[in-house]
Amino acid sequence: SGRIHMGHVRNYAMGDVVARYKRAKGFNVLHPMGWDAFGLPAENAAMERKVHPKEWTYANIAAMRAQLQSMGLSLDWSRELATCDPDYYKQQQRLFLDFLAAGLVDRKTAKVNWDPVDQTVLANEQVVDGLGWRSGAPVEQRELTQWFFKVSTYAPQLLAALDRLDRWPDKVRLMQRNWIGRSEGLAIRFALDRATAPEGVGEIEIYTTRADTLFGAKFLAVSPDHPLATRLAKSDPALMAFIDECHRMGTAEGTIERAEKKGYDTGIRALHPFDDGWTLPVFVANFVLMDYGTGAIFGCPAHDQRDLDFVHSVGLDATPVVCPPGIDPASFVIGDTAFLDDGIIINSRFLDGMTVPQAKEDVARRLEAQMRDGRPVSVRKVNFRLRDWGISRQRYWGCPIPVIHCGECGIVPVPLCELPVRLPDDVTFDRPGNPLDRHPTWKHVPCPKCGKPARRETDTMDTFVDSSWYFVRFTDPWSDEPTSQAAAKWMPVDQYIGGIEHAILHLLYSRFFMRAMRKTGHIAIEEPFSGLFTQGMVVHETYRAKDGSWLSPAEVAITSEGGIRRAVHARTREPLSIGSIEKMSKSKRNTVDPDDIIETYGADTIRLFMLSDSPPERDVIWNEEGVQGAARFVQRLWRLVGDTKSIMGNGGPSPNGEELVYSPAALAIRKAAHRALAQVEIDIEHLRFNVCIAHIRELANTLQDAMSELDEGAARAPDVVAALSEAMRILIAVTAPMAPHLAEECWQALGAPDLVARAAWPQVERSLLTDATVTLPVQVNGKKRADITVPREADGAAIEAAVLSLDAVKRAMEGRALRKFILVPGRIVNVVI
RNA sequence: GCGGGCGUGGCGGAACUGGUAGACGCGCGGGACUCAAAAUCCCGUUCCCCCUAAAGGAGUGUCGGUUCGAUUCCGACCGCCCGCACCA
Repeated sequence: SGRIHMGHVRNYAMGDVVARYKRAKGFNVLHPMGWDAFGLPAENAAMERKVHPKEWTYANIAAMRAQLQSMGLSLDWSRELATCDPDYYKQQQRLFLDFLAAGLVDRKTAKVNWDPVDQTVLANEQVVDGLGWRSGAPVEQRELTQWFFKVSTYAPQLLAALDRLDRWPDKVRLMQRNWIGRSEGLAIRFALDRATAPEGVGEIEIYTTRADTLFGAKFLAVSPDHPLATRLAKSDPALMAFIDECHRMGTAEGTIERAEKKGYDTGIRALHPFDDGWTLPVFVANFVLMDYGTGAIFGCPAHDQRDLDFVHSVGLDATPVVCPPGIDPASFVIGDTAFLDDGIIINSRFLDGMTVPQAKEDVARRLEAQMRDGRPVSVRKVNFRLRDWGISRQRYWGCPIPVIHCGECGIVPVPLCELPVRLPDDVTFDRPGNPLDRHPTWKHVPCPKCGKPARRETDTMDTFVDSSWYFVRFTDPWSDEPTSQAAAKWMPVDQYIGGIEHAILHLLYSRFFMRAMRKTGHIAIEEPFSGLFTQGMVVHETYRAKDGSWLSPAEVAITSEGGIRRAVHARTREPLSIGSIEKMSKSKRNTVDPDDIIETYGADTIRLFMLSDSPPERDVIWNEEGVQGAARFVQRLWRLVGDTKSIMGNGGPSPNGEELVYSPAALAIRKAAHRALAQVEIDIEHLRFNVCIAHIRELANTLQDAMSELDEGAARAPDVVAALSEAMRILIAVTAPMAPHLAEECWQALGAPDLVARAAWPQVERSLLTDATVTLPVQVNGKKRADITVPREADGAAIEAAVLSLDAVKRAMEGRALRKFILVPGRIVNVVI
């Protein structure tokens, strides 16, 4: 919605921790925060407020910047960039024109769902029961010419490169793989019986991955949008009605529940490619998609569930042509379930006895060799599900598409010197439709080529275009070109953090964009994000009053009586029901405002809670008790710093450069600190922030205990003072990435120079990570019975003797003989009897 | 329907490549301080048996397998979650 919500805070906090850590480790870090915080024109918010979306967005960039800073998500090493900024759009328009020149842009006409009241194109999910999502009016089908990026030409590369994205979650890679949807098959031209076919239509080309089942064919079917169907409908009102019905069903019920399979018999007969005397009926069928394959199929009901469902409604039967292993072909019949697995080919003349792959190959070879009209009847074809990306939007918000339509010259790019094409400021939103299109003057311009009156393109780009390359622009937002040498230096992004909801669209579009920018010479990389992490959502309980209205957590008081949690209205004490835990949303009103929490607890507390409560990839349940726990830790750390100071006395340690001899107590403090430091490094590298904070708390506990055990005299011993001072600095340094404000205060209180944010990361002393002795758990037959502490270098025989003389071991052995003695050095001992 | 993932205390969760299950926190119980409360600190907190402790038994969804040893590996089942969905 434009304002920062808890989901953003979690996202940015994670990135900020990694950035601060890497920076302390000596890396140059560019940590741009997501585009959505920087003013993706927020259509809904602007619509609700009846304000100019652009104005609203700019006002909010300033507010968001202040919010970010209040949370310690400082911008000192980020670059500021608004993706709706005219300069950003200028560069984006340049990219568009370069893509256009390179043949990566397409203009296609297709049927769209059109809301006649809102005067706008609807996405499939915006159509409910055949009605427009906002207007509630019946949706119309309309032909519209729109702009597309040719993503599908990169489908093979986008698929193949997924294997190399080894720092991406498998889940996202799999989702993209399915989305791209590669399949290998045959395109087969079926000749039509001339007596039944319309004039000039000699064949239908279908696509199949199951050429092995060709002898099980019972019919051909084409999509309602297939050219043949359109042509036949012109002279057949009944077919026309059927096609209209399919369109309505397709938009309405298709998305809600699986529609019944229906077909219209065209009367045309198609000839089987292996037998001229065998003809098949041709249907127009509602379940055949125009935008996959050739928009036409052959139907084999025995081995395809859809085809089987379909033939029931038109009275055809199913002949099995693949027999499952171990079944007698003579008795194998198809009931309500199609047989989809592998088997042996039957009822298929020359294919009989082959396996499925053998039969596919045989059919492909025979049909490739069979010629008609100088072309093979069939060609092997790899098909992709991935479609081109329609970027046209008939809306005000978004980057204008920089072309001009001229009656004489056709489509003419806007000259580079005239970029950016700016959006007009004087638009109105009081009427439906595209404000750019009905603006009185904006679109009327002379043709740049011939000077005659022409028309500006009034479509704007999908805002996903804005987010497809913002991370590249961040590397040098002031460059006069879309990119500069800085992009080569910084790209690809080492670590990208975002929600799983971007698994397909945003992440795939960005991958396409890098390839397109590479082809047009703007960048030298193919993949935008070498490391990807998908973080969980921030969720919260929901509260409902008797009348069904939702209440926000701020209006609710939680009481706990006898261990049962109850919710009441904070003011009226009206009892409320506690509902399910859901993603924070405005509609359920279960949001918590980050500003309120900052006001009460401070920014570091939010950050600590967000990072510590759950593993980052899982949802985090926002609960007040947990936040209070984080707040307690903030207080405890601050007190610990105060205690350290009083024990160390004024002025702190003064080792005089002599080699200190550490007493066991001092050594224990140092060991605890360096162990925690080593752990924190591993945890941050693996983005396991919850475990990281556990290790920090453990160290704080240890130091607190150590201090309370020391008496005044011992505490003043120089070795203890030095150890404590070192340990405290380590503690604060490792806390700094998570809780930067607190850490700076503590750093200063400890008398350290400069800022912890500018300090180098402490160095782990490896020698402190191992002990001279090691405590091994002792198992008897796999059950733990005792512990034994032995020198690290002790030999096996000595350990065995020591273990067998333990009372607990003797008791557990009950006088039985030792069968085997297992020693895993440094790990465990197991006595087998 | 197809594909993927996950099941650990009252709760969020931890456990390196098979090696002490329950780190750290929340909650809860008890105590200290206080006239009192808040805050803070200390102790306890998987379950069973037991006045308590020691000792013991059970235990990572269920059942089985591999192993000296399984939350971890394998098989079957049960439950929950997510993604895609007429893709020929």
